[in-house]
Amino acid sequence: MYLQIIEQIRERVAVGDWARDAEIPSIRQLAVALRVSVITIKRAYFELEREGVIVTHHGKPSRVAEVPNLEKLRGEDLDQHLDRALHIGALLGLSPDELAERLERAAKRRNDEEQA
Amino acid sequence: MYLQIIEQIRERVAVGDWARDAEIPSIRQLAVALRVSVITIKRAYFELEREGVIVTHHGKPSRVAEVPNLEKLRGEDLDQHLDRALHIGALLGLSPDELAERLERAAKRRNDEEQA
Amino acid sequence: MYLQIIEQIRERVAVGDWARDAEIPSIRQLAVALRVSVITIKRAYFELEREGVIVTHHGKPSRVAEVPNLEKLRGEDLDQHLDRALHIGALLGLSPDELAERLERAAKRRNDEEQA
Amino acid sequence: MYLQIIEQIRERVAVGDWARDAEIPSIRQLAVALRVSVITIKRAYFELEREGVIVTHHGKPSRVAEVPNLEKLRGEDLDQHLDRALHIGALLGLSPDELAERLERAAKRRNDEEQA
DNA sequence: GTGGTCTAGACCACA
DNA sequence: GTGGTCTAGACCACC
Repeated sequence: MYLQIIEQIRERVAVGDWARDAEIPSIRQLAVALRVSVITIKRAYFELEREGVIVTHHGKPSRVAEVPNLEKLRGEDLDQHLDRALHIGALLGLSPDELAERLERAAKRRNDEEQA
Repeated sequence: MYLQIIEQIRERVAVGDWARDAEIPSIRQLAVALRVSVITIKRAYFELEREGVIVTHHGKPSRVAEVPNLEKLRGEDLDQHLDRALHIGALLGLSPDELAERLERAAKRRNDEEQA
Repeated sequence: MYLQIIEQIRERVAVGDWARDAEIPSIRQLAVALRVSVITIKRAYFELEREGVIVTHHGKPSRVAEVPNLEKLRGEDLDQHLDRALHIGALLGLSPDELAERLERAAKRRNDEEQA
Repeated sequence: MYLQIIEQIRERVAVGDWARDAEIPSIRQLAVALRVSVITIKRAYFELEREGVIVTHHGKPSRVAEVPNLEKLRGEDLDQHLDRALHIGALLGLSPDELAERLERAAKRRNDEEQA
């Protein structure tokens, strides 16, 4: 339950959706947006603070931690995506080379989009 | 054990042995055939449903999901992960080569784990 | 997994967030937004179409069903919220009268906000 | 059976018998004390964790969640549901009285189910 | 020591 | 008949 929420928030921070030191939604806002109980979000924020990903202060809005292990977090997130890609690649019977090639094509696509 | 069963079923669906939208053996039938507990098959079916490979409906027999082009969907899923990996890689300032290398290392890690 | 997504979409339609006959996010958009696999969303949309909540056409964007059992859907959703309220009320040891009073206060609050 | 256990634990926490952030019996201890399987207690603890009542951490002993004012959070959760009920009620064109009546009927339904 | 997972079978709910 | 849930105990992983 709250593990999924933690996962999502961690991803957003890693991906840069939520920049460091930026304010993040209040517990109540998130609860409404995700349509889950306030208690569940509270639990997730508590864990994320333990991990050093976010900081909370009484009364003041929660923020993404100033100098957290962002690099490390991103590295883990990156490896997770690569790992899942490998998993699906295996399901599709792709060879490592084919996968690497697919990665290259994806990179090219991104480049083209940025140019446009 | 249930992982092996999942693998086998995935294979049968991929190969076309079990056609799309076709009924598949009930959990009890399979349990008897494979000489394992009903629960073990149930666990496998549950995972396969999460993956979108099969569909269960309570009183009715389970079926292979009739998603058109399961492979195509998986391909999109794969590209999604690669794309996010590229995004995070960019944030970390990794060059395409470094990312490819990281993918290789991840693949090696997976291989080692399977061997163990 | 996809059950939660179905639940959320049903709620959004019931609540009027997504109006009838309005276009709804594409499978891929939702997959990215919710950070889940494309396959999972596909499965959810499939079920929702079976329920008559949404309609999908090849190539064209999916839409909220024209004249679905919206009334019925809303009724069920309403009762679900009331039921959960009763559940939590019981946990808090509130009497039925106290709960009814709390409902009244909430109604008053809504009214005041609308006036403002 | 595990529902009864959940109920009992909730009661103990609510009453203050088990203080916030205090360690609680291990699943094995409780299993022996209540003469049920470890699994049954595990199931109960799992549900209680989902609700935000307790916290588990793998190798470490489980604790009562140190959420400040669990009651307050529950109250907010309750008001959230009432608010949504009001929203949908408005969409359905229900008068406040009709909504209150519907709440009463829902309460009656719950009561009947408990009796059964 | 702790909690977590896997396999198991009996019983229940739905069709 | 079907799939779904509950209780069970052995074994594993973490601390």
